[in-house]
Amino acid sequence: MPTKYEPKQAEAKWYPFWRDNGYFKAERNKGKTPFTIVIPPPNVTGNLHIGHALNNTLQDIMVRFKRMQGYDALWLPGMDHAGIATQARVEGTLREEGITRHDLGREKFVEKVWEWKERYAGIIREQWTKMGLSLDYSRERFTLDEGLSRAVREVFVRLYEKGLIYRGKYIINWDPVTRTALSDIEVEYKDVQGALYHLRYPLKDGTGYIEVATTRPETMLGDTAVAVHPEDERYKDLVGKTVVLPIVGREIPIVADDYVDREFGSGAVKITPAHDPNDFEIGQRHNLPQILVMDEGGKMNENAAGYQGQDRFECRKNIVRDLQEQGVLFKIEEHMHSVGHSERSGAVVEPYLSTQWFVKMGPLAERAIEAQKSREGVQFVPDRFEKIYLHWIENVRDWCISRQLWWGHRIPAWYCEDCGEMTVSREDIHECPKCASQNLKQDNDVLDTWFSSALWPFSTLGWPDETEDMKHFYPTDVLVTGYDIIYFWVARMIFTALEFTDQKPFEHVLITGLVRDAEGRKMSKSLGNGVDPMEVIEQYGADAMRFMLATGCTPGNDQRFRWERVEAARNFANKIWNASRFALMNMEGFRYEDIDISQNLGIADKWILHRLNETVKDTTRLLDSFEYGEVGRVLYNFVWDELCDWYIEVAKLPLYGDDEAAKKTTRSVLAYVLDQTMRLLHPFMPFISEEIWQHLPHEGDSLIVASWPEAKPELENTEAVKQMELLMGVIRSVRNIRAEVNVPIAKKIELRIKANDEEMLSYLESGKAYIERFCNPEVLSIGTDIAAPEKAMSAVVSGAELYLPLAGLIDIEQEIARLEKELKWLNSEVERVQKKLSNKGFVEKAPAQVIEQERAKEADYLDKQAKVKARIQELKG
RNA sequence: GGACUCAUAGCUCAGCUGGUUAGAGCGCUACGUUGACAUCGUAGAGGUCGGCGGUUCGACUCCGUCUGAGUCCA
Repeated sequence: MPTKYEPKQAEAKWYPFWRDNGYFKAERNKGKTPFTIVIPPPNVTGNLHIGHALNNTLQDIMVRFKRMQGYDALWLPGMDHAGIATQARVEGTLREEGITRHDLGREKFVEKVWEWKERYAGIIREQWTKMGLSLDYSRERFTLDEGLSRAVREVFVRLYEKGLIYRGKYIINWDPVTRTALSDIEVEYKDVQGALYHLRYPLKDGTGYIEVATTRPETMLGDTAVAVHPEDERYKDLVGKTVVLPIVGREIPIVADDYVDREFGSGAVKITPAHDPNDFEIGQRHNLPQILVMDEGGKMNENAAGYQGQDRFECRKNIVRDLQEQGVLFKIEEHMHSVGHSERSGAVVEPYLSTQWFVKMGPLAERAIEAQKSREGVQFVPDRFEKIYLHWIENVRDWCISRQLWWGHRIPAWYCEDCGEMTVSREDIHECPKCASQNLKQDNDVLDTWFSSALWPFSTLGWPDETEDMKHFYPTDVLVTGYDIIYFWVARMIFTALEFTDQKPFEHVLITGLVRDAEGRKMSKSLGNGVDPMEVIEQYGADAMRFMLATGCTPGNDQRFRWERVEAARNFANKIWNASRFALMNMEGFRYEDIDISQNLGIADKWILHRLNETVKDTTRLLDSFEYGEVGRVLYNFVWDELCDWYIEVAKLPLYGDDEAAKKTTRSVLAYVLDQTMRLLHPFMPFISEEIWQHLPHEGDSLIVASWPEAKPELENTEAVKQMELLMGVIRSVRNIRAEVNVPIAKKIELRIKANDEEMLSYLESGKAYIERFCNPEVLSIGTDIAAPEKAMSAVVSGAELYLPLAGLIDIEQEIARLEKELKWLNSEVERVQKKLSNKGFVEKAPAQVIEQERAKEADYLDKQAKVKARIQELKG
């Protein structure tokens, strides 16, 4: 074995081994409890980023853990067609060739996108491989594949038939750059420094003006009314009168509506029903005409008087100038306001009157709320995200699901060119059911990508068919995703699942934070601060990256990516490697059948087995409660601080000695502990653990399907812990003193240890070999009646006192100072504990166990205090 | 405006349902190539857990409030 762990070799070897032996494939074994996760399908737009790496690592940890525990574990992979994003990318490549999608036509263009999809799907699978994900590729799905498309149609038609999908002319969020409608949550609001323009609209009867204010003056071209509050005394007499719209010359009414805020601006507002959601509603109430003044690209249209053809922002400048010249615009104020931007293109979103398809959310939301509140709800981890979800679903508005794109699920609605009938159908139709005309045209729009993602947990398992997979694996157990898509995805999966499967789609939702850059900034293409997970794996190995990501955060919180942390994880892997290497070098010819940890155990053997047992308990408990950061710490400390720093060091004694029985015991313990430790590490670090496990004496073909360790009561041994702690205390004290007076370990010293009592004495006696090994004494005397030498360094540990008569090396004054510092600390501890114990409230109310602990501490501190005090006296005397 | 998160060692962060001598990694100091590992070992320095108030026998942990940083929603 090489002295360093080589990730690349292990990774190249084990992934194909696992995959090709079918270990990733769920059995659909009715005798086993299923454990199901469906992967959040990455977009086929490009490479996976470090956020995917985090998200996927956590899922792989769960699945590997459950698989080892004997569950029928399924982790179902798949990808998302990502409508706008993918179409935009492909259009981008076309642009480089100087053509547009319109040059190609719909069919050809969609073919191009499929080619793109195939290419990126391959890249993504390669990246999953590199990360070591145990995905069941036999069940891989794509949101646009045949089965899922069928599910989408089924859902669409059923909702339509239930009256929960409708088509209508409403104000929606329009992205003039990608020329499509957006849903509410695809709009990002940003505070922008703009202006409030104050206008005076003249009354038709020539008796004066009415003042209105707007942040978008170009929309005045589409004004069809001015509204005031019905109880506003200032305008009481004006309601019902007519104003003449400047520039356009249109005569428009002054109407009264409750919506108007009397406090804002002049208390009168211009109404543009085709370009503002609130104005739209007022317009409906007052039967106002809806006049669109822009086209789909954000340019002014034929209704825009002389501004036709101008871009909306250019028009704004010109119209401001013109209105100023006419004296209509009399004041411009600076004004901070929130402006919607397209989440995809970044364009300023235009509220735009348009015919679109919508999902009526009321009944669906109601059911979701009811389910969540009835304790049958989805468990959010951490639970604070439940509130965020509930707040959204309680205030949700109808969902605009049509998109003016070509890449996606085309809306299954056909219009008869002859009789005008619209037909919604599961199957493609070629004849109008009303007039039998063959002159049909399918709706041009496609569905919002999230419409298909919303069905992901069950559509991937075969729904709407009652497949065996659906019966066995649904509902799923855990969904892992970021807080940024709770509304987009999590919420929508929940209400669609309830509607169509009568069950929640998953038991738990584990919410992760974002992986930010080292400075805490969001990773983004424009900043160029993204970290490529493949780069991390290339440099440090997949296991190091996985360990770092999984243990670097608490659920729901962001984490910063720091290379030092990857390096630390890599060093940990190397530590594991070398500990195993040591064991294996001393295990020549030792077989699995030779392992016997039932007899002849020494203190350290019992101790490490006890500690392993505790680690098994902790790891299992923490994995079950999604506390991966804590698991990481538990395993790191066990391996590094206990197994490597102590057990292996101690094990060298028998291994390099010639007591064959002791040697066999030590080998057994090492083999056993390492075997179990590799199992515990496997979900986090699958490659190195498998590599080592295969070298170790083992039973079975692969660690990936080895059984998960279980705590064994017979390995508990608190006595051994006490003994080991005494010995470690002694050894640490001696090392400390050696460092203090600069006596290297190689130099022999005299060591006298005075045990408090017979019990401590027996502990020390049975650990004498350890003390000799680590303290390198020339003379070692242990007893209950050891006399303190006159000139010596000393230390107290719980249960014993030690002296190092280091002739000639001791500066008495310095030693007194050192002990006095120690005494000072002990005094304060004694004071603290005694204060607590003399507090009546504490003794009366605290649990007995806590009081017991405090009493034990008091005794220990008092003992040490007395000894240190006495020692100082001796030295002074 | 509403909701939430964060504030703990020089830096980045843990600390689960209140009882620990408040931890880790990196960095820092001194020493060290003893037959797993310098991607290492040994020892050490470094924190009044953001401020104030409250609940409690007991608060880093619970509640209120203020300050600062950030996120989501309107």
